[in-house]
Order: sequence, then C-alpha cells, then structure tokens
Amino acid sequence: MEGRNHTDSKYFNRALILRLILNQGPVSRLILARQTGLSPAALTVLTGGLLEEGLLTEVMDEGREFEVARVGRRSVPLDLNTQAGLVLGIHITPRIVRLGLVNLKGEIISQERLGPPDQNPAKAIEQIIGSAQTLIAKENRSIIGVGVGAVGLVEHEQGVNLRALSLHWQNVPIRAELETAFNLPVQVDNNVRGMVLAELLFGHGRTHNFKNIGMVYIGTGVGGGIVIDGELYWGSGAAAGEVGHMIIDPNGPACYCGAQGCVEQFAGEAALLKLAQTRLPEPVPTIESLIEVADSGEPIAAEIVREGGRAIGIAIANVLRVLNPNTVIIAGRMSKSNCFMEAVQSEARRSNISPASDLTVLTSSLGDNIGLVGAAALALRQFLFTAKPNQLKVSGL
Amino acid sequence: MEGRNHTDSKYFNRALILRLILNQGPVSRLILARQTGLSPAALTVLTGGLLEEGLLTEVMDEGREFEVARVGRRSVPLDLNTQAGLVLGIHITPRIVRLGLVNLKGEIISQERLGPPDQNPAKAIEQIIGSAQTLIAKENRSIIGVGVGAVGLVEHEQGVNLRALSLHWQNVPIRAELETAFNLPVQVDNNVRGMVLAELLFGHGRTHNFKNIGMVYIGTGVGGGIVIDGELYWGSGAAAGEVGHMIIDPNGPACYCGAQGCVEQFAGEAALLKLAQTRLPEPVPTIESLIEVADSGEPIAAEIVREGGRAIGIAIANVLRVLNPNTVIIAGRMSKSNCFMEAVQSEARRSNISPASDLTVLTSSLGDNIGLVGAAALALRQFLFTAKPNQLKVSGL
DNA sequence: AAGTTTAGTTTTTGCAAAAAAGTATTAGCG
DNA sequence: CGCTAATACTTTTTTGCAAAAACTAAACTT
Repeated sequence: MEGRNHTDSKYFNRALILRLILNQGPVSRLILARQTGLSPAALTVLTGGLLEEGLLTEVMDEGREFEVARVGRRSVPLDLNTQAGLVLGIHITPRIVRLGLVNLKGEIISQERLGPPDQNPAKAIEQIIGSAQTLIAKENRSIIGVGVGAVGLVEHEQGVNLRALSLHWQNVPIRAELETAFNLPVQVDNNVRGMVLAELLFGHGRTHNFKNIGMVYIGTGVGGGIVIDGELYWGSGAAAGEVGHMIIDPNGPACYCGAQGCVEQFAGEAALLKLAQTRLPEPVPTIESLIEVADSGEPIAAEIVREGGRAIGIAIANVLRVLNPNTVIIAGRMSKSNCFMEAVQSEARRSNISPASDLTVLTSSLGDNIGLVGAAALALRQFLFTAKPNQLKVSGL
Repeated sequence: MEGRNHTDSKYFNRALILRLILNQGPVSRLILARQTGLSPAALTVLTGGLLEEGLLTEVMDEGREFEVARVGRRSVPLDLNTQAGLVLGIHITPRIVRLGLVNLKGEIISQERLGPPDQNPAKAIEQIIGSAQTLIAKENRSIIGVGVGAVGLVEHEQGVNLRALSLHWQNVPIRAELETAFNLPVQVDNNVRGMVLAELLFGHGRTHNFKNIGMVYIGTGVGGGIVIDGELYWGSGAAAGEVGHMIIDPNGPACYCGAQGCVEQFAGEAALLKLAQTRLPEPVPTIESLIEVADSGEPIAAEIVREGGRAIGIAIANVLRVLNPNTVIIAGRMSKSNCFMEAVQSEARRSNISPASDLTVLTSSLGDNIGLVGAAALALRQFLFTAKPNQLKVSGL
C-alpha cells in the first residue's frame, strides 16, 4: 500500500509549506510559490485550507521591514498561528521529569519540574499525568497533542519504552497509558531523538537549513539521534543513533550493554566523575564543578575532560564515515566546557577522508530546554507535517 | 522546487511498479494493484505505458505454475523485457577492470576483463572506451546507458572520481569523458555503492525484500555502501559508508587517511598479507592461499584471519548503533573464509544494545560478479526508477 | 490620471487516479 | 450444452488537485 495519489501530493505540499513557514517566519504566498515550484494559485488554495484549519494567520504588520518589493500590491505575510493550540511535552530522565506547554513555534508557554520518576513505571506515569493535568488546567488553552521523550530504548510506533536501565523500566507502554488519560494523540520516542528533531525544526536546523544532523547528548550516559534528509531516522529497530554504545577501543572497559570500550564508558558524566574521584587530589562532587575546575586550567581535571571529549570526537568521526552528515550538535552539560568542545572538534577532524570543512560541530541552540522542546517537537511533527488536515480542531480536556 | 504534482505521483508509481515486477518476476496487474493500493484501472494505464515503452512484456507462459486462482479469466503476468536494451557496466579497481553488458534484470550478457588501469587517467579511460566499443559492436544490441563503479571517493552527481589513492587518480571527470564518447546517459559512483545497489535490486534485497542494507567490501582496502529505505544513501559529502576508515582503536596503527586505528588497517587484504608475512613461518603469497591455510585449521593463519574478522565485526556493530540496518552483506574474497565470517558474526553480535536476532550478516549473493553488476545497477537504477518515460528509445552507437 | 509593478484570486484546463460499469475468460454444475 | 460464479482485466465516468491563463487589488512613478 504505497502507491501515491493526488491526496498524498496534497498532504506532502501542505507539510512542505508549513515547514517553510516555520523556517522563515512570516512569508508571502508568492515567495512560497517560488520556493516550492508550485503555482501561486496552488498556494492560494493550500494556504486557504491551513488558514481555515487555524494553523496559519495572516500577519498584517505595520512595520513590514522584511519586505523587499517597493512597488505593487503589498504581500500578505503568513505565519504559524501561535494562538492555535498547545502541545504538552514531557521529558523523562533518571534525574528529573519536565513537563511543558509549547506552541506551534516551539516556544514554551509554561512548565513544571518533577523529581526523579518512580521506579514503578505505573506509579511514575500516574504522577506525571496528575501534574500535567494541573498544568493544563492552569493555562486553560486548547491542547492538541502530547509528546514524550524518554531515556532508553523506545519503540516509537507503539510508544513503548522497551528498556531504560537507568530507570529500571522495561516494556512500559507509555503511549497507551497517556492516550487513555488525555484522549489526545500521543507520540513517544527516545529523548535524544526528540532533541535532534527540536534542533531540526526550531534550532540550528531552522536557522541554517541543515537537513542531515547527528546529535550527541551527554548525560549520565551518552545518547544520540539522527536526522537524514530533513526527517528523523529510526532504522530497522529502536537502536538507531545509539552513539553512546559505539565501540572505540576493543580493549576498553566493559559496558553494561555487553560490549567493551563503548563511548559512554569514556565520556558519560558517570565515567568522568569516577575518573575525577580517583585522579584528583580534592574530589569534585558535581559535573558543573569538574567543568569549572577543568576550564580554569587545572591540568589533571582538564585532561579528564579532554579524554571524554576525544572519545566523543572519535564517535563523531565514525558517524561521519557512515552517514556523512554536515552537522553534528552536542548537548548536555559537558557541551558548556570549552576544554571539552575543543577536544571534540580536534579529534573529529583528524582524518582527511572527507574534507574537514564539510563538518560543523555545534553546541545545542536550545540549551537546557532542549529535552522539553524535543518532547513537544515529537508531537508537533505529527501535527504539522504528517497529520491529515482538520485534526487541529480536536480539543483536549 | 520540491512541491509535488500529478506527474511526480505518476513517475513514483511507475518506478514502484517496475520495482515490484523486478522483485517478483512475472506478476499480474491485479496483484500489483493490491500491493500498491492503486486501482486495477490505474494499473492498466500505467503498465500500458510501460509496455509501449518496451520496458515490460506480457508473459503468456504455457506452464503457469505460479498461478493461484483456479477459476476465472486467466491473469496476464507482466515481466521486465529482457529484450529491451542493455546497459554497459564498468567496474574499475586497482587490480582489474571489468566491462559487461547487462540486461534489465541484472543478468550479464557478455563481458570482458582488462588488466590494471593506467596510472594516467586519460589513457586508462581511453583504453576502457576502446574495449567497450568492441564489446558493444560484437553484441550488436541497443545500449541504453552506462554505469561505472570506481574505487575511491566519487562524487556521484558530477561523476567525478575525487581521489583514488590506490590508482593515483585525483579529480578525474569520468562521467564527462564517457558521455562524450558514447553519447548516452552515464552514471558514476563508488564501486561499493554500486554493489550494495546490486544486492538491493538483484541479490538478497530482491529475494528477502530487505530495505535497509549495510555493505562491507574487503579488497586491498575496505569499502562500504549503505541503502536506507530502499534507496542508496550518499549523505552530505561523498564519504558516506566509508566503513573502512571507521576508527576502532585510537592507539592502533596510523592510516594514510590521517587517523589512527582504521578498520582497513586491521582487516584489509593488504594488512592481512603483511601480518601473514611477519607471523607465519612459510610465507603465503596470496589472499586465496592465506584463506585456504587458515580454514584448513593452521592456528597462526586462522588467528590472523580471525583478527581481521573481528575488526569487521566491530565496524558492523558500530554501524548497527548508528543506522540499525537489519542486514549487513559482506563481499570480497575474504567473505569466502568460514574462519573469517565466524569471527565477523560473533563480534558483531556481542552487544545486546539491540536484539541480536534483528541482525542478519550475509555473504554477497552475486559472488565475483558483484562489482560488474553493481556498476550496471547504477545505470539501471537511473533508467527504471528515476528516469522519465520514453527515454528507453534512445539508442547507442 | 495613466501606466507599471508586484501580489494574489478566480476561472478554466489538463492530467491522473478512483469509482463504477462493462467485457473476457475460465471452472463447475446440472 | 448452457447457466452461474469467479477472476482478471478494460472502458467510461467522476473526482481531485495543480497548472495556466486571465483577472482583480494595491501599491508606486511620472
């Protein structure tokens, strides 16, 4: 069942237009027509539908600095309608759960933090649902969907967290439970996959129009996510993008995944803190303090951080060999360390197998919010780019 | 310029039908309609066009064993028309150049072997063109396109061999030269990319309907190619799939690419022969003899081959982490060694990051012909799956 | 005020797939 | 032997969407 017909084209063009509007802020129909190669008439029809659905608004700005044309009828810039409805984003990590309401442009409207999730998954989800409901009630706006980014191995089609060792979770049907609770469409995926989607739609991908992005997130462990040709990549299983378990030294330390010498064993926060405990005379209690000491020039701490950076650099070099993205984005607290990022950069560029100039290594543009915006992005993607028209009128609660 | 219209849908459906027919041998219109989700009427129209173009034939077989229905009007199975025209495939490696004429089903009709290509690229290409013209003249059939698979870094859109260290070539505009010589559409790409395409269309991909395939070719060096979602993957540069330069040991031997510990330094034929020379009491002159000695149980040779296999296994494990294909295919002479393949398999499956059952490691189904069929496949892909209708009537020479 | 430029809409046309209705060919059955 | 049912198409009509062309709207120029 994969033949294409008119309707498929229409949905495709609809998604294309929404994405162009998202990327470029307010744009006129004629500009969109030129960019898509569609006729102006087609744009009248397509944007007409989107306006009726409530996804777009006509911006009648008085300033109009963005306009180029100096004569002729004034263009009517179109923009995503931030009044349209909000998405609930839920980011689940071992240390914190964050909930937030996010608009169509990926802007956080309100948010809430919870402590570590309960080891009993049913209980944890119940607590999350409770907090989400108060958050929604407080804001009192229409909610159109829910996105969840969770650590661990997540099967995104069913929305099941197959295994999250750090949470002691296994086969948790997150999507099913939340769909029952909220009666809204729910998207569940790995948290880093959400993050790379957020960077694609609302971060570096938006500002630089990157289409192939690799993402590495350094938390307690190391996770990854991949965007190929402007779309999330899942591969054949749930493990695509698991950069943290790339083997970079066959004689390295054993990893809980069964292999030896995984990146995570060299560059995860847990590994770095352990090194700091054994090598430094005065122990540093947190990652933030390790970074501070290292970046201030203390040689032993700096070397620890650099070792981690080099491990990530090798992982990136290997991703380059396989996928050849033009952009790699690093997120997590380690990405704030100059020392670390310099080591990443220089190691990633050591080989000339492809010109080093082809690679851009960046830190996340969304900062601490990337997990939350990423979770929301999973839902927004469904809405803006794959859903059939007219689903927006569904209202939550 | 990326909006879609009717014509795009039509071309897409056309390519889809061709691919289904290629995969399943003779098939009736109704079966195709069910598989694509298109209406029977649409299939009458689309296959009508393909019949008129000469790409398909109606098979009126008397045997008809394949038929399921027992009553009703008999189906009219459609198949690719092997009489339609041939493609010229050219496989260029440091040791040998192979030319062949290949039909729409990927079957070699006639072929020719040449010695190592001249180090002067212009001269080498001139010789290749000469041999090709005699081959074509001998067969005396219509030629519809040319496909070239060449070692090294190849930019496929322009058809330029950017760098082939083993040939001492740099920036060789293969496509331009051949298009002038033959006045036919020419496709040029890395040879291993051609191979994985051949496996997709005519090998394991065809028989098992695999859509995500990683390929590793072990020659003097180690090359790779990737198919994602039923299509070749190129990434942002020309280096996607360069598994041979994946770093698996940061303290390993230096590689000419600038990095240390590349797979190629552990598993390429050159590396293995060098090891054999230093470690074995009696030197083995060729890879074939090394394999024979190793597989016959000689412990030192077996360990050498196994070390190479483990390096490839780690590379595959790392590709699994990044791309999660369900299939990895190994080609080249080393793939004939049990010893080697066992080491590959066990090393690739050591981690439980994704279930080992999800991974299939196979040896190439096209054997020694994979390079030649791969080169031809590059041209056939263009013809069958991306070209606009009616180009087939172009006739060569 | 007339002309020009740019933006967007309306109307008509063209194209491709879906739907519906019809034709062709076969087996089974009385 | 003719009837019915089943299967595999083909033909005709309808529907849906984008392209083309013609038109309206709103600005500036002279």
